[in-house]
Amino acid sequence: MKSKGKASKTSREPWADQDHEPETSEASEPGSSEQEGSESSLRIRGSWRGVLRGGDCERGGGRGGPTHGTRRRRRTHSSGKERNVRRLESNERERQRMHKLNNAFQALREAIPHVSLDKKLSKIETLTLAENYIKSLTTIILGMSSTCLPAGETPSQASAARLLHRYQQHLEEDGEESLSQFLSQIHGFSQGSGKPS
DNA sequence: TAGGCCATCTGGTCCT
DNA sequence: AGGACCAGATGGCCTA
Repeated sequence: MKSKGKASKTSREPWADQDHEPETSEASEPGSSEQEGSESSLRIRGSWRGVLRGGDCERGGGRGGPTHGTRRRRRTHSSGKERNVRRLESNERERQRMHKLNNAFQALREAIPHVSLDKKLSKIETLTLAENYIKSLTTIILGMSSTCLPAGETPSQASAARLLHRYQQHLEEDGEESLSQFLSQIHGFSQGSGKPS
C-alpha cells in the first residue's frame, strides 16, 4: 500500500531543455532527507513542462492574487550550475514542506473518527470528515451550552460564531495552551457553570 | 484500462 | 535576496 510511485519515477533531465546546462546531475545533493522517497528524489528529476509551456510567465500563480500579470520574474544572473543547485535546494525545501503538510493530514486523520480503520482516508475525505466532525461537535457544544444562553435564544449560527470568536480570542491572548482552558470551559457548560460571552 | 490519488518538480508571486 | 507558498504539470501506483 505504501509503495506508491515515488521511488520509481523515471528520472528526467529537467534543465536540459531550457538553458542547456549539461552538468545537471552533479549539482550538490541537498541535505540527505530521510523521508520516504528521498532516495529517488535525490536523483535529478523534472518535468517536460519547461518545454511544453515554454515562456509561460503570466500564470496568475502565487497567493490569492488575481493575476498580477504585469509582474515579471526576478532575473538573477547566476550561472546555470548555480541555478541547478538553487533549484535542487528549492525542490528539497518543497519536499520537506509537503512532508510537513502530510504529517498534519495524518494527525488530522487520527483526530477524527471514521468508520473503516483499515482504509487510509484520502486528503479530500479527511478534510470533509473533519469539517463534518467540527460541525457536529459545535452543534453538541451549543446544545450543551444552550441552558446558559439568554432567554429565548436558541443555538444558532450566531451562537456558533460567538463560540468561534471566543476560541480565537483565547488563541490570540494565551496561545496554544488556551485550548485546554477553552475545552475545560466548554466542559463547564455541561455542568451548567461556564458562561459563553 | 480508466480514473482516482499521490509525490514530485517547477516557476511565479508574496513575504520577511 | 532568499525562503515560503501556491498551483499546474507529469507520471507512477492502485483499484474497480
